[in-house]
Amino acid sequence: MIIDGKQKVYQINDETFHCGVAVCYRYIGGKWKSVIIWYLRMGLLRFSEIKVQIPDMTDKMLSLQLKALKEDGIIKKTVIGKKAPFRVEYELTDLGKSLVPVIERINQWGTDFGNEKGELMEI
Amino acid sequence: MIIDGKQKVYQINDETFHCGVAVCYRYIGGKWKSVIIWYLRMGLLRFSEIKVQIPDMTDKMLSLQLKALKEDGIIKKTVIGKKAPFRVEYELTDLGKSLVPVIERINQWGTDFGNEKGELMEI
DNA sequence: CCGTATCCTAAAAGATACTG
DNA sequence: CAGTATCTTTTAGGATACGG
Repeated sequence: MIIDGKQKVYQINDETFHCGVAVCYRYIGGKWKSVIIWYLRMGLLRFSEIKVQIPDMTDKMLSLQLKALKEDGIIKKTVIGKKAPFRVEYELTDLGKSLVPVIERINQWGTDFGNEKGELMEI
Repeated sequence: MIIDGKQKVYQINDETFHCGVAVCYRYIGGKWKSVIIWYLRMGLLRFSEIKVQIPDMTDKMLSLQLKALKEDGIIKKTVIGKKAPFRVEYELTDLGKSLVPVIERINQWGTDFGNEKGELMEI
């Protein structure tokens, strides 16, 4: 970003970003992260419950993305039980909740566009 | 997306999306698109002017992304002059302008986060 | 049930050189 | 000035199998 003719950047944990958009992309970019946060906005969900909501994501991708979101402090993971089968619950942290209005706006644009240029179909 | 126990999707130009978030990601996903739209929000910019704003993007990436944004109807391109050197101007279409509030929200989160967890530095 | 491990492909992105 | 061409690297994502 250029302010008064000077190039400025955000420095966060050894990473450099040229504008706020790039910062946000770092945390919710990629095909799945924002969708996962979107489904967690109403509250706690189990691994399998997220899977039901996003059927075209593989177990591996869900697992990877959940791990990344946890490392970034966006979600909190709770494992219930001592032996398999486990019950594993995910929920948004305060940081994660701060992203909900952002993703709500993203979803709004997408549904508006989908309703105007496409159609909603049952499968 | 699941509505009344039924799986529903958006169908837009032979592409299928499971929720509005995925639709929006299709149009502004990736590392550069939303940043480019962000810098075009104030009005028309030349190719070289965008480059100045986003110095860590190569010519090739800028060229590719501008082409994709044009094909999606998000920006409009105008070439001025008959011979090189050309003056090429880019500006948002109405569809592109509809994305500005979305990306403003994204930028807002990023700058808030950057100011809280990182710092703004001159380079 | 909730993952991880392995292997693989495809897509995104980068480096460099070149051109109308 | 505003790109394209070519080549390479990196990252994202997918398929399948397996394990506590």
